[in-house]
Amino acid sequence: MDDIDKKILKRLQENARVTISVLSSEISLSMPAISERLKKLEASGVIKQYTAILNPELVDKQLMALVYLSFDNPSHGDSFKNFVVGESDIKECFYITGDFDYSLKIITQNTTTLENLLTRIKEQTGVIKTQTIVVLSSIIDRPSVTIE
Amino acid sequence: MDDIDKKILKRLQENARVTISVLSSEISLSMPAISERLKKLEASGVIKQYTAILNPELVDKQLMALVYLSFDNPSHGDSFKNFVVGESDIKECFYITGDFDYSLKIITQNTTTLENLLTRIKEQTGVIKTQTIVVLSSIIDRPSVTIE
DNA sequence: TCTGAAACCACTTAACT
DNA sequence: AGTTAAGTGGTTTCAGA
Repeated sequence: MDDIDKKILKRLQENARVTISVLSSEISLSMPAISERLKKLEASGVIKQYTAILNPELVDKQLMALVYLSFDNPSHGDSFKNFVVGESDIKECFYITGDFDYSLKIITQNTTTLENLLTRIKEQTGVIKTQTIVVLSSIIDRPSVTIE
Repeated sequence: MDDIDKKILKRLQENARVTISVLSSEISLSMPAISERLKKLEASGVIKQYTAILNPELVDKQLMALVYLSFDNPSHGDSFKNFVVGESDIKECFYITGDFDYSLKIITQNTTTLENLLTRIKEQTGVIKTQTIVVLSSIIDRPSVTIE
């Protein structure tokens, strides 16, 4: 991956719908050259996905919460993974160091939907401790990996 | 926003580079109709951004950490905001309920770059307490808001 | 707000450096 | 790995419903 690839990636991060012709004129490389590089970046897995970031307030998901939880023993990892994959309001699930085993980021409609989701989480086999933090406001929220 | 708009949004979330002609045939609506709806969704702010999600391992950012911190009093919010905006390895910054004031999600190269960033964080005026959790593995990591 | 046709522009292919 | 040029296909505009 050279500087031209990085320019392409940076521009796609800013706007994933930028056209090849715009990239071509900005980077001063022909369209077929840009197109080939892009195909390679996609095929090699450097670009995992192109996605649209939506405004939470306009799609009725106004409550963000962070949930930490511990298991009585490590053997429940697989069934817990299946559970979180199926819960679309769980946006992040990390296996972490420290007092808890997992951290979850939840984006949901309101306190009622959060309560229902927390109930389902606590029903998972092996869960022995949870802690819930409500997010009051989001100062920044950027895509995970960025090219500078 | 009706069901057709939701289909468009859902498809753009899965793949932000999907063409209008593909949307047109999938949704059974003419290309000009799709194009107009898309322009309205962009102009009204429902779609905040189109972005490319990159593979962290392939762009040399292999360490994720969660940092929690407290201030001695609430007056340092503005300068802290300026600081986090300028730190590109800080991907999320939330003002939260609970023992700490802010939570940060950091994605960086290695323990050395994490250490340097933590030093800069602790140098911010008013910071009195921090706690750092290292992420061992990511079970799921989805874009924040999704249409189902 | 939608459709269909035409004009315009972007993308891909192919031949070649 | 790159270019140019031709051909293909996607997007926008516009007239009309």
